[in-house]
Amino acid sequence: MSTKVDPRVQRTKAMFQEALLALLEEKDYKKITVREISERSRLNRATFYLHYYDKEQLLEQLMDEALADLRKSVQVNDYEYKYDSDNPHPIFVRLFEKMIERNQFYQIMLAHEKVPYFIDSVKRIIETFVREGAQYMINDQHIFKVPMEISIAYITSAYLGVIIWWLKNDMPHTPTYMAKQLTTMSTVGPMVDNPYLR
Amino acid sequence: MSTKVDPRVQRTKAMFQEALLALLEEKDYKKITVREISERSRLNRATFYLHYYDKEQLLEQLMDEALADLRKSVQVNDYEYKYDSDNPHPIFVRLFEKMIERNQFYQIMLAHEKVPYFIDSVKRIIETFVREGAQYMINDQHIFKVPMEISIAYITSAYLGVIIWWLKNDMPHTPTYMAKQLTTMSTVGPMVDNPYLR
DNA sequence: TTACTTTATTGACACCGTGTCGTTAGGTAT
DNA sequence: ATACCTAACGACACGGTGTCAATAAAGTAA
Repeated sequence: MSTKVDPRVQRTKAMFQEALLALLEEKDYKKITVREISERSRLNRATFYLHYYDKEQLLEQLMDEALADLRKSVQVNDYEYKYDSDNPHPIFVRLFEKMIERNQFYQIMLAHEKVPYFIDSVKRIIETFVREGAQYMINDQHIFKVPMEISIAYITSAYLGVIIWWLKNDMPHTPTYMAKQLTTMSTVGPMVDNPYLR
Repeated sequence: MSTKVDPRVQRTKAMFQEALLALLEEKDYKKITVREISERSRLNRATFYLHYYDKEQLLEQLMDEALADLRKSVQVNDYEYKYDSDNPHPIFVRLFEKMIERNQFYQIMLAHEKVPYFIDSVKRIIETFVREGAQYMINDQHIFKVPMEISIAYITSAYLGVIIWWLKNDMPHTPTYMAKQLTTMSTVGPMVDNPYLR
């Protein structure tokens, strides 16, 4: 791929992206107009249409970039499959760290849910990870009491829900701490003394 | 309250609501115009503005009505607080039944996520129920290993996630069966032989 | 039935956001 | 410095919005 991109184009695109993010902090996506994005970026409205079909495409490129970055962080390394259940899972730690790194973006997208479609994409990434874990369990001869597809839906949504809770509450704990809680919840459950087990 | 509503008004409002629901099955909410809603309902566009400020208000009334109905189904009766963990929780059963009863509506709102805002409202209803359960646990001297707020976020999202999974997969199981799975998942976990517990 | 009230219809209007052009101005690479 | 891109600008037609005044139709009360 000859990815020689004109520096002016890079600059222009970055300015449109920053303008959109700034506007998303102030108002709902659907109420943002191309005119506003152009004004905020101090570029001409016609210039916008030179680079994008519409504001959907601008948003899409912004999200795709972030999702690709997130997927890389969540990639399972071979040595991570067999992890110590007493320690937080490294993938969880990296996930929480990534959300701190690109905090403005994730606050807008996940905490304030300005673009609902994005949450589904993150959910799919988490589901992939959960599914890999479930496969590992099966190989290890653990049998599911509840159908696997239901278990996967349950755990995936639970993880995502806690992540969103953490963002909405301004990240009150460290990535390591949060990763530990998720690991605990999904293995031994939330209670010290589980009345439903013996 | 003198709730004598002119039958013409009732009829007109119902026609606008049905038109909106029909259109939501075909396309995204944001792409639906007031003009289309009026055409579909075979009413005049000016008539629409006689009853609603904009299409947001029409949608809001439709959702508020459904949410009030759902809240009633999920109300906890006194005798339901102490339930047998071997049986499905009656509230779950009623919840799933309600989603079958108003299936077109919940397919649109939760499975196809045509109106993301609605999911949050349902989530809040489930959270209330989860919170009541957690309170009951505390009174019963069970101590949380994970901070209660995190546990609540975890369980609430897990429940909602399974409900949405069930809707998306065209309700492959009965309300009683699904309620049983949720009860099992949140008490003893998804596995027959949990390797993380002794 | 009659008279009165409320609601629905119709066509028209100004306003705003969109998407597209042709032209002019200004960076970029060689 | 030259030729080549790209950005800026103003203008245009189009479509959805929200409102209005005049008229028709349907419900209500006596």
